[in-house]
Amino acid sequence: MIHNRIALFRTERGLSRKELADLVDLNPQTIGFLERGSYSPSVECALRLAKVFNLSVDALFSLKPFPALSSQLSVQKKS
Amino acid sequence: MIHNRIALFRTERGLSRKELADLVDLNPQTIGFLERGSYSPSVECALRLAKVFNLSVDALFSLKPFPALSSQLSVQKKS
DNA sequence: ACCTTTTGTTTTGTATAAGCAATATTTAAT
DNA sequence: ATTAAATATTGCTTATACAAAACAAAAGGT
Repeated sequence: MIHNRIALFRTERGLSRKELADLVDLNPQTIGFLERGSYSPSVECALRLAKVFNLSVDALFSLKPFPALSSQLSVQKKS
Repeated sequence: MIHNRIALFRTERGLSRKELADLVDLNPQTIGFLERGSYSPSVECALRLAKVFNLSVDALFSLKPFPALSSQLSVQKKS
């Protein structure tokens, strides 16, 4: 079982599935499938995706569930 | 087209295909196929391989050919 | 409002490639 | 030479990735 943050990073950058698909030379359907089901693409696809997001593969895909991004931000100081 | 350093790191650690296969829960044949042909496993496999080598996926797999490891070492000082 | 047109997402069906089991072959050691 | 260990080959099942079509949601025009 595999987890990914494709949807997160895609929407964060205001990209549609189609736009991302064009950037990584994949079909929009494949992006969609990737985002909704949890399935394991080839490393080749993973590397291309990581490239456009300027991230490591390990930051995009994981064997364990990702923590919420918000939990990784620094905590607000008390007023 | 994808490139990997599986054979390199496996032999460096004195592992047989079978031993590595057991560590990453794959078939020895799959390891062999991976090492000789250039083919693209699932990210799931890639992540498991990276884990046993304690490396990032990006250090194990690449879209571009890897430079020789020797070229990445520092140069011998002139005597 | 209604009807197009456009854009984005999902579903269905199919071809290709990943991954395995079993067998064959090679290599090493004694 | 014989055994054992490691690697390679063959055939098959399953899943990835695509093409095409269906569906959904906005945006424009009358």
